[in-house]
Amino acid sequence: MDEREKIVQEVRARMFPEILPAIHDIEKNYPPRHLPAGARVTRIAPSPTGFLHVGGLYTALISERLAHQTGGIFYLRIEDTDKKREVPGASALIAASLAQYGIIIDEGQTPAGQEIGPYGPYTQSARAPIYAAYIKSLLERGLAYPCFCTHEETEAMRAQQELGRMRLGYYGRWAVCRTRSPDDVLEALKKNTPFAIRFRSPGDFNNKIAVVDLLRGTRELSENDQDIVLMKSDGLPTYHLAHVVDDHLMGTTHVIRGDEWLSSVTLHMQLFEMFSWIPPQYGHIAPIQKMDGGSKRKLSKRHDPEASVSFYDERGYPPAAVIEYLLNLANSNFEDWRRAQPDEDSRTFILTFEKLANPSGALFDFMKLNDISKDVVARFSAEEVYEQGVAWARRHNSGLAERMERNSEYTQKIFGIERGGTGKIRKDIAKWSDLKGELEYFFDDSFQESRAELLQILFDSEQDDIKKIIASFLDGYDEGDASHAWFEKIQEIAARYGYAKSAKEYKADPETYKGTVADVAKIFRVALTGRTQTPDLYSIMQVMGKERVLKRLSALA
RNA sequence: GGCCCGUUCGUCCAGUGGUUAGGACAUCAGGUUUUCAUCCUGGUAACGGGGGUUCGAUUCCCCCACGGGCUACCA
Repeated sequence: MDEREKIVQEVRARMFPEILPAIHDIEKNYPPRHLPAGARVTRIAPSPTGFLHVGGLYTALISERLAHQTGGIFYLRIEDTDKKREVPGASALIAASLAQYGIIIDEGQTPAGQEIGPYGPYTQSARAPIYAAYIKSLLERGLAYPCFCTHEETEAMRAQQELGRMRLGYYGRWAVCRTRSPDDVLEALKKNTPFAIRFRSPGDFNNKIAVVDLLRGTRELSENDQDIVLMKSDGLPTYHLAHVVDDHLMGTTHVIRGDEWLSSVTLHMQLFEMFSWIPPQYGHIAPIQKMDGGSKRKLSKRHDPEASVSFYDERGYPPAAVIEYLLNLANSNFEDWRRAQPDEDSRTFILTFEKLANPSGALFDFMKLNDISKDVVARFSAEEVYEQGVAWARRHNSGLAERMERNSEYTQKIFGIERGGTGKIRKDIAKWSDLKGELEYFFDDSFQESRAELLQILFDSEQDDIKKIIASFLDGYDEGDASHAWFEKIQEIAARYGYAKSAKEYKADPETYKGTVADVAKIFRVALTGRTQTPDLYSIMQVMGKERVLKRLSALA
């Protein structure tokens, strides 16, 4: 047995003493996928450190559409190789969030907690023996070596490098463990000195290699010469090794990820080469940013509540609206597409790589989200508003949910006002949290304005007229009146008390009128709702029902 | 510090070696509607700076500035 074999054996005994699968057996379990030509296999690979990040949702959305548009596969892989940062329950939360936003997972962990798909396990911590088998292979081929440097030692090294204004990192003459004598290594191993396993990079920093990025095209980058850590002392791999192994085994064809990875693609290419694997195509997208003071910065999970998808849920933005907003960021021609087919499912929109190339990070624009959201909600039927609204309220506003469920028919009628049917669609709901306000005055227990308060709102109307106008209206009110008949009556009342029947009439001769029919309508509006701005008055009366209308109007008569 | 990536209205994006530099959101003005939300019409508003190359540069090249990222036994 030569020294290298001895080292491998010692490393094995300490870091992965269990029986390791043979590489050719592993490969047999992960056969090539049989997919139609041009089908893409993509994935979302979050680490379970908390809620899903809006940037994660963004890349997931892009990846999923890119896969499913081509008859391919989209899967969820949980990258939990950093046990220190893991948050219990986070992976289930992530799966649930993806489902909530309509991101369809073909393989991986479902919200229910099961795992589906033949290329698993889809959780990296469950794949430790697989990584170990590949690490062993690198060790045997001299492409990896144990490193005994402590954190303090690498820190000191970095300090020196900074002082000397050199490139930071573990490379060249700084890679001290790379050149340790086998005897030395064996001795350290036998003394149970903690160690990690590093890559023996064959790269030369002065060599430039061409790297093709799906979104940015071909770039010349320096070859990697960093002996990065492949496996940590706890026996779990780092991202670099784990994703290379998994993306190969799982047949990933396209990797869409944040551009913080851009500078490590040369390393990843090298790793693929060491295994003689074909690398996937990479596309690096810029992170979503926010305005902070005078400058932009990346949305931070720790400091920005809006970084979490749960934020949008709490605010009550319909998932469809968030998705449309994100689609708009991904491919700016989406909004033209939407205008051209207002009722089409956004899923039928074809995402392209070309249009994805917005290389500087987009600033999250709540105004635009609101605008898009209003349009999205405007497309919903009253039943859909009710269903989604109630589902939201159950989670975030139990009082509202209770009110809606107890009065589901009435509530749906309210949502039906200026919705559907003849063209004119109300666009004042941007998010489910707006529903509370829309509903309030329709219910007697939350319509609490006193007579004095209502009259106060009507301070600019002649108080005498108010009584007379209401009395006249009450006199002639017929719930069966159609909209135009109803309005004619109001116009007549207006004329009777010195108000113009229309704005035009008033403008033609402002001196002769106290105001317009709008001022008369305002009296009813305030008496019924306590507000000066509401949906169509006629519809409100129809929905409220005669009894309630009479009661509220009488209160001011 | 080193290495990468980037820079078009306030924001998100189009676009071109010669364009009135286009759209959307926001904003402003006007109009429609019984109020409001809509909807319609119109307006304000941009090629970071400096050098080249060129008859001509927002577009190609270089430098600078600015912004972002990486530089962990985190992903």
